[in-house]
Amino acid sequence: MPATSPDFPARLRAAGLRPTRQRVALARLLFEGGPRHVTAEGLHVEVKASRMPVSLATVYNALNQFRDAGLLREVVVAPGRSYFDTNTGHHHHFFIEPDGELHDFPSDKVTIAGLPTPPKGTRVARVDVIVRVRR
Amino acid sequence: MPATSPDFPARLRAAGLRPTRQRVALARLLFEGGPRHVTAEGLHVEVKASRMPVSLATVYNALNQFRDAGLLREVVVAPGRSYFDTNTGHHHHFFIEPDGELHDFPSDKVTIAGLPTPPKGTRVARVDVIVRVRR
DNA sequence: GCAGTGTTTAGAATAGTTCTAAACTTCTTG
DNA sequence: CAAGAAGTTTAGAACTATTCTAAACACTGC
Ligand SMILES: [Mn+2]
Ligand SMILES: [Mn+2]
Ligand SMILES: [Zn+2]
Ligand SMILES: [Zn+2]
Repeated sequence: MPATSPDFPARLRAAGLRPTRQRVALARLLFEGGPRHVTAEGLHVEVKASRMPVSLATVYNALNQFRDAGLLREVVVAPGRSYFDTNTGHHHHFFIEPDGELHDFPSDKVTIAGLPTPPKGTRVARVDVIVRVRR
Repeated sequence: MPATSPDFPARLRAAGLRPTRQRVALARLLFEGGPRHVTAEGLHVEVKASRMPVSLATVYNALNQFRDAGLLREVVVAPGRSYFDTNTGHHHHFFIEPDGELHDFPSDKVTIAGLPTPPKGTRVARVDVIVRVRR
């Protein structure tokens, strides 16, 4: 049995989203098991293989809603497609360029010193570190 | 008179590219004056306003060729569009989220300590720091 | 000048994503 | 639990950024 009961309907309701069959199916794929980085197309392929297939439009809707609700974070590392990240805490990424794979690493042990002050009239919202690696 | 003679035909030849009228016109817009971050559409609007208009396909071709030749660097910070950066040296970016504006800052004063070792079988190609700021 | 090869171009094509509006589901209230 | 209201799903059309196609054109070296 998992440490925390993954009551997806409740988690969706808590996020202000109706727990429809489609959203619950997607939440299961996303949040059951370890942290993941998915693309819309990739998640659509996965959910089509399940007992509760979901249209591509709904996959996009759900990913955008989950992101807006703070359940996901959007990561942009390469032109043409967005990744959605189930890890919403502070962390950074390795990006394996040839395969388009993303790997997390924690930010607590990373120190970024000497950043200049932000442009006038702006506040820092987030600092992203992307370590691009090749084979 | 500028410090270095901006002989664009010569610079293009040195990069292995024929100095066509279109490429010279684009190189002028890109490399004359300070460092810039352009989008394909933005550069196309600029060059259309000049005495030597250029098709959008050629703008895309030239940007990709200039990047492949090391004259430009591609920067991906937001979904949907690529920026091309005339500053090809080591540096990082502020990204002003509401307006989609990019600002450089040098990387020599920035220290990134504590990065984990890259995934097995990979080598670091580049480390990008994107400081996302809001008004 | 003349090949020969590389480049430009308009327009078609593609890929990822969002929109539309009709059908359907979930929620609330009586 | 029935009925109505409000929110959601869906197929397909639409849209945006980018690439492709193939025919006209322009650089280059002789
Ligand atoms: Mn989006
Ligand atoms: Mn590209
Ligand atoms: Zn991540
Ligand atoms: Zn830059």
